[in-house]
Amino acid sequence: MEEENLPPIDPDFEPQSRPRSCTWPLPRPDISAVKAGGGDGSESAAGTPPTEEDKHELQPIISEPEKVAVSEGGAVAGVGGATPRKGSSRRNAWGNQSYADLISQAIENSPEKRLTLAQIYDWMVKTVPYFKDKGDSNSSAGWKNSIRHNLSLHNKFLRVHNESTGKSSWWMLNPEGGKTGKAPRRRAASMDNSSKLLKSRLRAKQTKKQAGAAGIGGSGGALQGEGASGPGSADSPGPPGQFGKWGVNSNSPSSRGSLDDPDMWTSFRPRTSSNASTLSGRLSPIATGQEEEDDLPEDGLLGGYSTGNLPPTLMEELDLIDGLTLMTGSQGGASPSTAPPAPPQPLPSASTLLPRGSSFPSFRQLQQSQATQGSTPPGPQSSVQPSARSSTSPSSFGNSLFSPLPGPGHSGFSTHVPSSLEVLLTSDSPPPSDVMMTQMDPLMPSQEGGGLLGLGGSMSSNQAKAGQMLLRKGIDTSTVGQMSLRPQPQLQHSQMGFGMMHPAMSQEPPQLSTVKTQHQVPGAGLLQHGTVLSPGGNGGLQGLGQFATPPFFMPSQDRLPTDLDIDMFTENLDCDVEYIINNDFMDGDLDDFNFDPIIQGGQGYTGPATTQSSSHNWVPS
DNA sequence: CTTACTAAACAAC
DNA sequence: GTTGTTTAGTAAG
Repeated sequence: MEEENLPPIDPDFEPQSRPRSCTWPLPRPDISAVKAGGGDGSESAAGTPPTEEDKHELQPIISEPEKVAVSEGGAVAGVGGATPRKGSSRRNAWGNQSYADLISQAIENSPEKRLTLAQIYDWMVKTVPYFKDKGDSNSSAGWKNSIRHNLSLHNKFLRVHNESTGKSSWWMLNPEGGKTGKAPRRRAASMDNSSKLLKSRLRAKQTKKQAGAAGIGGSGGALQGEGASGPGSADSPGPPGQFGKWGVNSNSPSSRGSLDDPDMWTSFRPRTSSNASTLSGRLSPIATGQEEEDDLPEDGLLGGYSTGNLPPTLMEELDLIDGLTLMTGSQGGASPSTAPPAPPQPLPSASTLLPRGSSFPSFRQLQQSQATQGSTPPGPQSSVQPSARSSTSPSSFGNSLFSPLPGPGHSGFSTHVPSSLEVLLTSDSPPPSDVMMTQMDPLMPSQEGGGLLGLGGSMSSNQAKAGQMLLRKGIDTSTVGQMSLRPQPQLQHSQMGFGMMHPAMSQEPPQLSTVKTQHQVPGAGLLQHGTVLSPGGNGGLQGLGQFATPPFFMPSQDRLPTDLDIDMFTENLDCDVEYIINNDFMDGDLDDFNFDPIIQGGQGYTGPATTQSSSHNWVPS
């Protein structure tokens, strides 16, 4: 039974007879030999399970929608897709697939689309002939090490904290993660030599001081009780998630950064700390915008806000999330029904837009962030996530579409897409499909603004600012009302915007909260996660998004951790605001502000808002 | 140069 | 001992 999946593995799959444990690398040359040789079917030995081969490689379980999203990722699994292999010969003893491919398949095939390390091992053993024997004992060491290594190394794999028991984390596919052929590799060593050394040394030293942190209370995790039917699965905890975690206190020294909670992050990747400098560190919302961290000295830019506060924590936060399980696969994707808007496009978004480097690294961070957040919300069900991934894909969209800003997508836009889905799904609530979709959409749009901003955050900030301004100033309420259905929300929204703006910040939280709330949006229903990806949706979405957005925030807003951050930012905002006021408003450009679109949306869903038009105007100059 | 596999050191649990 | 992360060496394309 378990085998459920068919292993998409190559037909060749048979284990090659290799001498011992052989995990060692086959000499690639073999390939040719092998192949050339004629296939050598040499391997005779193995019992090859021929059957599977027939099946497609991957189309297995999932229906389609998902695939889209994942597909690429999936493709990964798919094998061919990911890496261009010649196809013919087998690169490894087990076939052409790389470890990463195998892992991807394993995950994809799992019902939940997530597996624990042990489950992955299991899958390998069960599914891949080559590993059959190696399941236990020493022989396993090598390949298992490789599996672990791959999981950690590739961006395409996300690690989600598994609360249930002491289990190990869930590993999921990053929807966009591996994406296009490119590599999903996390940047590893780019550091300078010197730094490396230091690092290593530091590492050794790093003691972890964390407080015990231990308790993670939440349970949020797995939504699906099912758990993986698979092998080990029993883990899924029954209880839906309730998280209750954000404890919030802070002990840590960090300055106000809201994020600091040591506890929160603690458990997660302490080690990274040293790394902080490298990738993770960057997470900080702040800087991110540029992602580039490498070069940039953070200080300069950030100086203001600083970094000081936001330590690497974000990343850690992510981990916390755990709750995110995602079901994306089946469900999310599933409802293609309406999908119209969302064209199936592969959107290269990220890849295209971004320079590779940035994307991934950031991605990871994002992931984590997202994870973390999941747990946060004490709220009713809001599973809010404050996350940081905001800049994600949507942003990219924005760019592409509007391309107002010069700013590149630096922010890490990676792809939170999945996450959002996940989130939605995750939220224990029975997810009304509609809702989900809706959410997604909205996000996009909203983000678009925000995300884009990578640069200065100008856009979104502006909007937000504008909103605030208006409110503060008492500008016509009516106006305001229009802008967003509810003024207050608007405010928040605006604030959020700020927060979000930062690169790191993500909108997710809002989304989540949103979920249930409102969504009457007509069109919205249509959108799906796909939307996120697809640009096509945008237009419509935006409109929706905008108006939708505000409301979303309402519910959740209260206490997102993010909020704290917001405060921080706020100050900055103020400045800007005024600036803006002086400039823009004074000029009379008010119109320019996006409000227009918003208004439309707000008022009626009447039309598809054409948001686009307005959007750029106010762009910062 | 990039991608991938392996080995291994470390850290945290 | 397991799980995760990271570094390093090596090999192939």
